[in-house]
Amino acid sequence: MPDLTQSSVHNRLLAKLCPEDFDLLQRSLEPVTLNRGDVLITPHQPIEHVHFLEAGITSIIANTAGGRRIEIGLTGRDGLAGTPVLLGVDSTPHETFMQIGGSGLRIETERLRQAIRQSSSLHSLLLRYVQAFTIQTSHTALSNGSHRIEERLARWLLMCHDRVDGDDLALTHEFIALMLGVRRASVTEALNILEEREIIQANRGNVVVLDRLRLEETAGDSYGVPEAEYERLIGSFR
Amino acid sequence: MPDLTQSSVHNRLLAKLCPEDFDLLQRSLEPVTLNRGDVLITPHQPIEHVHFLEAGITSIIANTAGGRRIEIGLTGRDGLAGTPVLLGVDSTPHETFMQIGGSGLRIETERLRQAIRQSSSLHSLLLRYVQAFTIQTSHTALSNGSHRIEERLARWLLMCHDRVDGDDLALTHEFIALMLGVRRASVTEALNILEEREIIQANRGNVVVLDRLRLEETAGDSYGVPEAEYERLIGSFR
DNA sequence: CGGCAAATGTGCGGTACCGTACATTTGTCG
DNA sequence: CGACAAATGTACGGTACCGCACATTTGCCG
Repeated sequence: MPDLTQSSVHNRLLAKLCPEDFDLLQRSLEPVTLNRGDVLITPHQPIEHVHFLEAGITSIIANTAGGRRIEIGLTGRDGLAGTPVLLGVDSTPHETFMQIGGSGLRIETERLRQAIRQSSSLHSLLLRYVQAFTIQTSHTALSNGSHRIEERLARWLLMCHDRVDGDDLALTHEFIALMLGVRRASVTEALNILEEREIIQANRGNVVVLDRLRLEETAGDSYGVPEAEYERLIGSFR
Repeated sequence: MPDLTQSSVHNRLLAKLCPEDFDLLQRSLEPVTLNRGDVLITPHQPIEHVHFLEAGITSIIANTAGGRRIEIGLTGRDGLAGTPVLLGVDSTPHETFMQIGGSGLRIETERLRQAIRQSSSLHSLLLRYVQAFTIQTSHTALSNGSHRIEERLARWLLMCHDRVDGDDLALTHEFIALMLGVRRASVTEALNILEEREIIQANRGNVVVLDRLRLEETAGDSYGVPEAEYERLIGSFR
């Protein structure tokens, strides 16, 4: 494997580690390409690897026996896929898959376990990320319960935009609808409104953020709390 | 302080500790009475104590700048108030308060920090609880986004019922409405339907669970996943 | 026991969103 | 280039829930 240097890493967590902690992981990190749709964690199956994302976005999905599905959080290079491992748990009822393709550095679950046993500063940073992610999930719960679709859509686009280079988001209405747990037609309508206001530009399978500031205005108070908490606990997204 | 023995403790987490870990905490645990409305964690303020609940229920509430409030999880003797401490974080944007009065054993944050540094088996159990609680929050997000009020109400009553002795829940419609993030009138209506079916009996400021099985039927697939996960990770509620 | 606030019942118009269905556009691939 | 599927636009009636307002009941306290 070619040398992996900390300064060339895009993942915010890996970049934030002290050099000793990075060295502890470095040999075990394996670069992987992650295509849209790739399943990183299957419900109720042992988590084989933890993925530190370098590019792209994962969705974490909760589902019911009745087949209801909804996104409860997302992660890009701000974090990792496999938080249960950090809490000493081997599997979860949730699914994690690539929402927007990219790449990552993966580590075998058992090796990460060894590393966090050896370094409390490593464990500590990763647990702080778990806390930040928990706040994100909580605000998804809040938003699902008390915001209109337009606000929720704006929040969701902002969260994706935060985690991507540039302003293009390769997303279909159908997919967004699944994430938000609403009708596809409702998404179409809400996107059209945003497009009329020239806040976004929607092409087939693609959404371009034109005016981020006004997108934030549209999101209102549905956006911001988890992001501020991430900055406080981990540092800047970028 | 009179001796506190592990066998006399009702809290599920404390009861589950190995005797050595319990001894580690025992001297630092201080019994407290917790009245309805007592605030255990104030948003953005340092968490002074972690509370292991012996009786009663706490609500964890997310709120927005715009004043929106909604419950994102609840805890009784199945858990503790102060999960951020276990993740190495000193404060949170969420509020935690007593929803139903009771009692608990509290420990100073710093002392708990010392203890989890000393005992990895202690830390491990408490982190597994964090994971179980995370699943609860996730399913609150799911439920808020995809279930009707009647189902959400049923789920919520079941979650309270799980954490209380007997079948009485001291709750007003107004309060339930706040927790679910809906109109008070909607709660009144939904409760009346449940009462007509003789699933519950509602008196002023009080709800009695008459037929738990049919309450579970009413909740449908909104209830169950987090509870199963708690059992897998920690053990039985009771 | 009478008065008062808290809790509950109820009604009305409005709207956000649903389920469903179907037409139209757009990129892709033989 | 023509066919085909995927993606998007749009329309319809239906319903769950909202915001608001007001009446009624209930326990409590002076």
